[in-house]
Amino acid sequence: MKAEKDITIYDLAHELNLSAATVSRALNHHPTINKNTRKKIIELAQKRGYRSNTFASNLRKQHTNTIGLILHELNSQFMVSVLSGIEKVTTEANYDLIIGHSCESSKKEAANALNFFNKRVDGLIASLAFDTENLDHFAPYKKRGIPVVFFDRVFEEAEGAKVIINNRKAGFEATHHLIMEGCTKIVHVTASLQRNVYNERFKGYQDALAAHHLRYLEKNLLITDLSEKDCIAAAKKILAMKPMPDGIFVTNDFSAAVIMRTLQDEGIRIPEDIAIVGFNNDTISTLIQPTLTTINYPGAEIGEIVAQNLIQHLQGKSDLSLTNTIIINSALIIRSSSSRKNKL
Amino acid sequence: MKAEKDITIYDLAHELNLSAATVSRALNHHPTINKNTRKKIIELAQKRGYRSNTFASNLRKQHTNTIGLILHELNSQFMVSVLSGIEKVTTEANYDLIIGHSCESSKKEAANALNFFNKRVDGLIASLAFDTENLDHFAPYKKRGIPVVFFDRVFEEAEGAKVIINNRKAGFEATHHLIMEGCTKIVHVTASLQRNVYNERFKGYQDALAAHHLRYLEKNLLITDLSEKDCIAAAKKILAMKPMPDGIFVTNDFSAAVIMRTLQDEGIRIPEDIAIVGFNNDTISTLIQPTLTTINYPGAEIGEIVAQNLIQHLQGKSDLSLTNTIIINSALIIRSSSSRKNKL
DNA sequence: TTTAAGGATGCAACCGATTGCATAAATATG
DNA sequence: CATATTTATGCAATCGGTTGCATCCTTAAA
Repeated sequence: MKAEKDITIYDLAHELNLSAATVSRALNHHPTINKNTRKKIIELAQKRGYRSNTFASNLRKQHTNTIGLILHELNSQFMVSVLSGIEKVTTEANYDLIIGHSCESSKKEAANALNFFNKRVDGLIASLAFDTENLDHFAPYKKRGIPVVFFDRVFEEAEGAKVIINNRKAGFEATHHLIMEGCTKIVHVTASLQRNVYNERFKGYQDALAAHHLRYLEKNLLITDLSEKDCIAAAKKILAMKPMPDGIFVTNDFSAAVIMRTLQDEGIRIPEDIAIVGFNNDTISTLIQPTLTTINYPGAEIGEIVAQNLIQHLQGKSDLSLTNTIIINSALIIRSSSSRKNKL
Repeated sequence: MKAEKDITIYDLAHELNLSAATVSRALNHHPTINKNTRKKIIELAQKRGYRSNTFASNLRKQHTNTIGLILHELNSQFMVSVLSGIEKVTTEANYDLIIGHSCESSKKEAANALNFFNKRVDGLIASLAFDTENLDHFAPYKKRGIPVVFFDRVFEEAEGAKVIINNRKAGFEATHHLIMEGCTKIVHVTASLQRNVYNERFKGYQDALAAHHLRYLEKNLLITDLSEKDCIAAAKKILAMKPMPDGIFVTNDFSAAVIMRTLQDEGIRIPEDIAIVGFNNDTISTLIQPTLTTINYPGAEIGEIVAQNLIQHLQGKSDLSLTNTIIINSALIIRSSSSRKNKL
């Protein structure tokens, strides 16, 4: 409660019989300031516990050294690793990060975008919410020339920078793997095909079926909202199918785990009766029994690349990258939930 | 790249033949402004895409409407729910949240604290890192009268606001439950006893043993750093014990899951051979087989209470709470990993 | 010795919103 | 009609750091 007053460059200047301008320059390591003067100033600043007033500085400099990040959720390992990848890079480059949470709602996403815009972030990173149907709420950024980079959930057709994996290829590999393990009746459990990631994975699934001359059946596509409840419902549907499927490709590990548990509770053996492949390589995938075959979605790497590109652009070191789509490698990790070659 | 210039209250004022002061007041719903004038101003602001300059405003108002949050990790469901609880309350109260990630390092924690201090957050919320040994890096806050609220990992002796659960009681309940299920050789796997949460849980463990006239054996206490590697090592140690324990109380669900998997891989049956109780009630606890008995640690609720208290204090609505320790209820959730009464 | 070229520092005008005080206009009161 | 009161608005200082330009002081070159 002792409301000690903040000390300013004017206080320092006064105490040293210098001008505020000199103090400011010294503190910013401006080259024209005499070494000794600078040393004296910095020492006094330290001693007096001086802290620069960011607002005054930002107000004058017209930029904030802050990057906004809009995430649709934080509940997956993947998102957390993206976050830490971004954080690592931004921290190193001395940028601050403010995080907004759209909770899968495009309304909240828009609110966050507006909020960050008003806060005058220097750049924005975003992964779209479940139900986002257009990029209108990012228009102000474009208008004012503030760079925006999307990752994971993006509009592939829209212009602008994106960092993604080849979801179609990943979907193909997952499905192809199931087929190679002898599955012929493969269900795909995923989320709204409006979202690029799910749509592409679905296409990959179809590609693989086609490549092996298996017919794609519409009833084998189950759309969920990724909630536990919906996944349990999907599992029940699978149980009721006749003939029962022998393989499932699920669009994330959590959902796969829920489905696997539900099936196991009904006496289904994994992978003997049904083989399962997930997506993301979340921690959970090695903790459940059997361990889950999945696609490694390298979150940290994606986060780092996204942040690096944005920052390089901000620092004027590159410009091109902002019009590009960067595709990161992903890979299939084979574990027990799908390895049934020697068990059949 | 079209660097459209930002428009300011001066622009609006000029266009309407008013003063900037009037525009500012209108935009802030100051009561002395005429309704019609206000309406005109607000409409024009909308039309011109005016956005308030936060720096200028903060600079003048000397507060930021921003709350800093320092988390030691984001990898547990618990932390994520705390975060969303805090976010919910702060958003409602129109405060912004900036998040710092100490990654369990007291150095980073101090860096974050300093950074937020320089950013002039109005208040701070923190859960301490693994190796934090004192609160020196929070001293500047105290000195300037900026409120700090701790939760989860705290120094119980230190003064200041804290929101915690009764870890000792929870530890007691977990252990008591194992004893009631017939366990007599109970191992406790936890982390550094320097941290209050682990220390208290350990005390609860000892209390329960004592209450049932079981001797506490030092070799039954296994300290890990909560990493997967360390947990596997702990499991191996348990396997090597003679006689083998028949119950394990683990200080978090992830660690419990890793230990359970490791034991199962060696042919141990859970709960028949060894019963396990975790802590936190993370999502994972219902996805592994058998489902994990655990302590429900109500993250969202804790987050909300922490944020509410801080904000009430900031708004001058309460003062007392900042010297108080608030204890939230937790409860044992019994699932399969420990239910062996009818199986023995 | 004079002049040019740096080097180091200060002056003062910003950046844009806020707010205490003054003022003007409108209305009410005596 | 004069005065008091309320209502609405403007003036101008302020928040604290930054930066283009001017100035003064050295030191080097001519």
